[in-house]
Amino acid sequence: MEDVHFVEVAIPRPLMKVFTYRSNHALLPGVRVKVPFGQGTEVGVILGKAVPVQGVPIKSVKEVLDGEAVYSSEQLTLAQWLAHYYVHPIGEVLKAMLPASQNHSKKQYVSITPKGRESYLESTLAFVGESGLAQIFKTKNSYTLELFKKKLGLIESQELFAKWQKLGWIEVTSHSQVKTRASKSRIAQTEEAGMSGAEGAKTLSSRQAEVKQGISTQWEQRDLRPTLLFGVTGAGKTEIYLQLIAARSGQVLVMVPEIALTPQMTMVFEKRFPGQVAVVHSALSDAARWAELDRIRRGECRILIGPRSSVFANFADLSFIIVDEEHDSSYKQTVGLCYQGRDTAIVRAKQEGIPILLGSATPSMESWQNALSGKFGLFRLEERVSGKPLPEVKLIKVASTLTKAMKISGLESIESERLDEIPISEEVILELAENLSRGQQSIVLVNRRGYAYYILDFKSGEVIQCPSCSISLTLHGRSTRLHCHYCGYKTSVKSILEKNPNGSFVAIGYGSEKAHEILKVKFPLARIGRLDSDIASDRKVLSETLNEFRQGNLDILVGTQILAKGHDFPNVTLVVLLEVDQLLNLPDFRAGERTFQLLVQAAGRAGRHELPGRVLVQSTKGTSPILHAGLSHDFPGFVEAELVYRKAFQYPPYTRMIAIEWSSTQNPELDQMTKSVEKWLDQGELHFKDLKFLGPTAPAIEMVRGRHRMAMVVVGVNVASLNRAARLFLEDFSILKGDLRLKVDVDPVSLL
DNA sequence: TCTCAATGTAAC
DNA sequence: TTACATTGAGAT
Repeated sequence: MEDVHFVEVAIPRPLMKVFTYRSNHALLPGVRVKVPFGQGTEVGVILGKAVPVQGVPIKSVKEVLDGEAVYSSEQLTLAQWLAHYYVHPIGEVLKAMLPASQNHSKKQYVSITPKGRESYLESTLAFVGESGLAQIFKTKNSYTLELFKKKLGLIESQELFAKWQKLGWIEVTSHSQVKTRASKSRIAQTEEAGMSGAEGAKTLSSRQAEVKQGISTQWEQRDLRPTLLFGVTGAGKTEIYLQLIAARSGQVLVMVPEIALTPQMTMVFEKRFPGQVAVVHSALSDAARWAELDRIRRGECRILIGPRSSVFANFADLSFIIVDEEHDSSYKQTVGLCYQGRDTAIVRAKQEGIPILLGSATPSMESWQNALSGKFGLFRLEERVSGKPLPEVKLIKVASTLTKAMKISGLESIESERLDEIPISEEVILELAENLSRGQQSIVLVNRRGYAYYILDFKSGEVIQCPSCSISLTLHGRSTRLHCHYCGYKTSVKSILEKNPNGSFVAIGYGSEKAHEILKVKFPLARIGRLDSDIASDRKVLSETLNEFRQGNLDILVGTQILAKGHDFPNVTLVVLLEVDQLLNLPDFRAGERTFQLLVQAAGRAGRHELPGRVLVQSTKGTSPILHAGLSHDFPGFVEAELVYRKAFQYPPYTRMIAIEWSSTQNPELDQMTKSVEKWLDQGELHFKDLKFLGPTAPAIEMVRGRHRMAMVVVGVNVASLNRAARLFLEDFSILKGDLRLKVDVDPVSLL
C-alpha cells in the first residue's frame, strides 16, 4: 500500500486538460482528493491511473476526501462523454453533476447512521474499532470532518474511516444530520397524504395495451434503440409509463420538464408506488435535494422523478429511463455546461445498456427524424383514452390594432378607462361568458407575463429599455413597476417618470397580469385566478392555485405557458390562447415548432374527461400553415411541412450546430475579439471543408446583463467534424484578455 | 520608495 | 477560474 502511485485528477477549472499527482495509496476513480494546485489547493476527482510525463514536476495528493468513490463508474463514463461532446472541461462537468450543496459547502460533517448505531449496539466487540465508533458517537450524532478525524486519530487508524463509510455505518455530508431529518419528513409526508396502500393499475385501452406490449417485446428482443412514444394529449401515456415501471425490476429515472413538476404530477407516481418515489426539483433546499438523491444512491427507493439534472444521479441499480415531454426546451441547459438532458439520457441508457422511452404529443424534429430513419423505435397513440375526440380548435382573427396603446398619466396609470377597447376579442369574451354560465372552467393562456409588454414615450418614440440588456422592460404590478425578464432588473414607473419629466408614456401590449385584470372587470362575479412564473416562483402558491382550480373553486385561470404543461383539469372545457403571434414571429428557426407545440399542449388541457372541449386561438394571422396544422391537431402534417423547411435551409435535424458566443462589458474588447475570429476564419476555414460558419454577428438581443455579445454559428452534418472545429477554436482562443468570456453551445435551442 | 489596483499568466 | 506576480501610476 505504501508504494508510489500516479493518478489522473480532474480539476474544476476551465482548462481542457487533466493533471497528474502522486499518491501513497492506490486511489479509485471517482474518489475526491484535495490537491495542491497552482498557488493554492483544489478539490479534484480521481479519473484513473496516470503515466507520469517527463519534465513536468508532479505534486502529491494532500488529502483523500472519500472512503469510497462519490462518482459511480457509470457517472464517470457519462462525464467523459459530456466533456467531450459538449467541449467542456471534465473537472467542471464533474462539478456540475453533483448537487450544489457538495460544491459550495465548506464544512463537511461526519455522522453516524442508524445502521451504524445498531451495529455497535448489537456486537460491541465483534470487530476491532467498533468500540471506537461507539466511543466517538457516545454523546453526539455528528462531528465536523476535522474534529472527527482528530478523534479517530486518537483511537484507531484512519483506515477505519474508509471501512466504516463502506459499511454504511457513518456518512459524510455537507449538513449535520441531513439524512435522518429528511427521511423522517418524507415518511411523514407520505403518511399524511394517506398513501398507505398502493393504488392499483388502471385497465389499459386495447390500443394502450397493444403499445405497452409492443414496447416490452422490443426490449425483450434486446432491441435497445431508444423508443419514441408519440401520443396525443390525453392518450394515456402516463399509465403506460406506470405499467412499464411496474413490470421492471431495478430503479427507474423519470425525467420531466421542471415546470411540470407539480405535486399533482408526482402524486400519480407516489400513489402507485408508495414510499418508493424520490422527487427532486428546483424549489428543494440543498439538504433536501441531497437527501432525495441519497435514497436513490442507496437503493432505498425505486423511482427518481426530476428535471434535466436528474440524469446525472447516482443510482444503485438503474434499469430504465423515461423522458416525458421529450420535446420540451427546458431539457437544454443554456449556461455553463450546455447539455441537452434528453440527449444525455439517451447516451446514458446506451452506455448502461438499458431501455429508454421518450414520450411526447409533439415530438422534437430531432426525435421524429430519428424515428423515421429507424434509429428510434416508434409507437403511436392517436386516440384519447376517453374515446372523446380532440377538442375543436377555432382561429379568431383579430386586427392587430386590438393591441391598443394605453396612456400612462402620471403615477395613476392605465386603469379601466377604456376597457371597451380591450385586446381580447368580443367572441372570446362571449365564449367565456357562455362557459361560465354552464358552470364549466376555462383557461386563458397569454404567452407573456407582466402587465404590459413595454412602455413607450410617444413624443420621442423611445422605448424604455433595461440598462444592462438590450430588451424593453415589462410593466408589472398594475403598472407601478418595470421588470427585465432577462436579468431580473427592477425599477419603478415612478422613477422613470421622474427621470423623464417631459415624457409622455404609453403602455403597449399586454401580459398575463393585464389579461387577469381585464377579465376581472368583464366578469365581476367570476372567480378568476392567475398563474404565471411570477406567481409560481412560490411553490406553495403554485400548488394551492392549481388545487383550487382543480377543485372547482376558480372559474377561470389566466396564465402563461406554465398552464399548458401536462396538467389534468377534468372540468376545463374552454382554452383560450392569446398572443401566439409574438411566439410565431420570433426570428428563430424553431419558432414554428414552438408555436405548434404550445398550441397542441394548450389544446390538450381542454375536454379531457366527459365534457367536450373547445379551443380558441386569437391571432392576427389567418393563413399560417403552422396555426392551421395546430388547429387540426395534425402533427404528421406539421412535421412534414416543417421538415421540408428545415431541409431547404439546412437547419437541424438535417444539420448540427454549435454556437460560439463571446461577450464583454467593453465594446472595443469585443470588436478586437471579433476581428481576430474573422482572421481565424480566413486562415482556418480550409481545414473544415464540410462546415459552414455563419457570422460573426451580434445576436438579436445584443446585450445581456451588461455584457455585449457577438456570436458565430458553425453548421455541419458531421458531428466529429463540428466537435473538432469547436475544440480547435477553444484552443486558439484559450487565453482571453480583459473580461472577455467565451461560451460554446453544442446543439443550441435558440439562436437569439 | 512605497502602495494599491489593473493586467498578465501558469496551473500536474 | 484562481491566486499570484508583474507592472505602473500616484502617494508619501
